[in-house]
Amino acid sequence: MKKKVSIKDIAAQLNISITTVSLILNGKSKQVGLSEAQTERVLKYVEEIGYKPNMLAKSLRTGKTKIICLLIEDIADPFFSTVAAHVEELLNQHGYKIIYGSTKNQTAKAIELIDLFRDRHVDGFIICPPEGLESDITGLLNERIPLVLFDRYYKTIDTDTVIVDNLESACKAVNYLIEHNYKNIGFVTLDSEQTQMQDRLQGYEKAITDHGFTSYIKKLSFSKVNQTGIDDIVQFLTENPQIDALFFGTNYLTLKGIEALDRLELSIPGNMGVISFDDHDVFKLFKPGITAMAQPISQISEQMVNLLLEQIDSTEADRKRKKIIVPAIIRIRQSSVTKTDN
Amino acid sequence: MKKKVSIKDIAAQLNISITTVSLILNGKSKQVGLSEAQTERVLKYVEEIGYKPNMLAKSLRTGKTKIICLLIEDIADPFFSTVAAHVEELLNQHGYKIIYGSTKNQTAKAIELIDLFRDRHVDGFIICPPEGLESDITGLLNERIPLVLFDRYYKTIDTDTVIVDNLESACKAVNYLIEHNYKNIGFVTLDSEQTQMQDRLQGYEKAITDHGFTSYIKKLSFSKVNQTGIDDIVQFLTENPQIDALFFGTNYLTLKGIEALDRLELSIPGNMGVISFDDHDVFKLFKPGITAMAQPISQISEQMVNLLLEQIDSTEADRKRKKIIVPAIIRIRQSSVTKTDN
DNA sequence: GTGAAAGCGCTAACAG
DNA sequence: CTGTTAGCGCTTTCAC
Repeated sequence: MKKKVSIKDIAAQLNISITTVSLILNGKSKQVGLSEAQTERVLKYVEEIGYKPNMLAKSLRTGKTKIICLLIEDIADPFFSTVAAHVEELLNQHGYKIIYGSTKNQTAKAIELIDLFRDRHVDGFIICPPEGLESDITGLLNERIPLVLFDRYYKTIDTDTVIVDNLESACKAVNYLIEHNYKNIGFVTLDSEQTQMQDRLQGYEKAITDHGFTSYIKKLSFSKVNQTGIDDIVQFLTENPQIDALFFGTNYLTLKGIEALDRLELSIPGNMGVISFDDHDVFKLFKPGITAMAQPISQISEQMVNLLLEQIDSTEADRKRKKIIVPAIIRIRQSSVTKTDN
Repeated sequence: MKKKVSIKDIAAQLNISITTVSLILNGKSKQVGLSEAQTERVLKYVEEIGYKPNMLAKSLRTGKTKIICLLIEDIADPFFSTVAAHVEELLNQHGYKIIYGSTKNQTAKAIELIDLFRDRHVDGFIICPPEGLESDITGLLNERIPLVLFDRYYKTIDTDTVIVDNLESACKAVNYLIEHNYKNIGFVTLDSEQTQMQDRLQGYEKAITDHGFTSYIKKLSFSKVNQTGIDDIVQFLTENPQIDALFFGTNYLTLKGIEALDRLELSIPGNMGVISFDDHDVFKLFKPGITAMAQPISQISEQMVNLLLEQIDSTEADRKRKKIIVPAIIRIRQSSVTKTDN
């Protein structure tokens, strides 16, 4: 168990001051005008003994940790874990590490996590916020902690935000079904006040209204999707047998829907056209493949990282906050082929 | 932007010493014999102003960070992200946060991450190690840093380890196919020296040999699975048209395999029986459902966390290292139903 | 019972 | 150009 060497040991060993070592280690030797020889010598020695600075001490002193907190709904969800993978990759390139937390979309859990990571002095937050976090987000903003929201946002707070054009995309998805001869299109979504779900709902309603169709909406409770989701959808379809296509508000709802259709022995797309908001790795492997409005994850991740780094690097006190809306992409598969009238 | 209050401010405000505050905050007032009244007063004030200790300073002083590093192959992989979710949940209950890194199964990346997190003084590591990390792992061991390996291990190093019984499970899976009348069973795996893949291979070979069958083995390069995996499997099947069932070494290989079978227009299980090592959320939604040897993730996670906490809490210098092997579970679906001879 | 003071390892004024 | 020094916020020994 080799003892940890500190900057002090190095200074002692080399018969120079701590400052000199610190300066050289931080690449300020040029800037301050230290001699080449000295710099070389220190760097060489440091390399030799494999010295690693104590990040804790550094952070305590500088107030910077080079850690970013990514707060998502659930790391086991493919959308979020893919976002996490992208963000990690991008931030690594800039010398940041990421620490993440799963909120399970619960306000209390999210608050706890934000507090915790703020206490740990993370240099910034990327947050997919559950409902009711307005005051905590405002708190972070007031403390001038770099912050980006994504997937959804608060209409009442001005934050840097990255989202997809939920309304447009939902509308397009439903229009796609309509163009392919589906006439009674149901929307399975969450009972949620969050902007992304509200916008998707509005997109659905717009498309339906534009064509003078009837809307069929089923809102599931987020926390109960895993318990009763399938039953709820089965019931919805049983009560509305005229429905000939379903648009799902998220990919996990689509998965539940597929199970529900299985149970009802309804075939896709023969008995029921299907489009999912959010793609999923495996939708292309289903038979039939499931058509999806895909969120361009790499684009979203890039934008978030850019906004965050911009804030970190920004010196101006009143940098204008930016909202970035990226377009979703429709991935057409067989679950939404033209309906043949019978 | 409210200024951060420190223990010093509290002491000043209350006209007592820093020590007293610190002692009380750490619950040592009883132990040291501080007056009830004093204790109450401080606790109340601290609560009132919402004081939060600076974890960095605390960590610098104590050497403990209450952070555990979880090193996995890829956070976007459903197996690993589910492990991450479980481990996070369990460690949270013990006051630990987790910071993770994706190694992409690359030695260099893993070494870099280990160094990085060690520099950040994490209190322990849970690692799914890529090949060639022996010396780094030994380094951690020598520094007495708590450490658990999972999914695979090094035969040459004595570490706490949690794995599934890869050999037995693979053997069982293949036997299941054999019992259901499949006679020419191919094994699609990775070209990897890692223990888990070696053991699965041996399990396959044992089952095949036991029945005097012929083995058909296709090893794909891990790094090229996403590029050429499908083509490779297509070629394998084209070259060995007698194969009537496939056993896949991991769930993502299974996904590639399904695409390959699609492309060859071979139906499951009519033309090809299928079993996957590792389950996947969506295997039950495929038509037909894909039979899988599932790793019991919650059990694995629990065991890992237990072993890690044991090490953290252990005082004895030479605690015996433990290897835990949990049984995998076969989830039978339609992809492996009895083959009807024709 | 409570407080003063040292020090964890590092950075950055400030001096010389 | 280089060294001295004062903290960052906290824990903990030792003294009163």
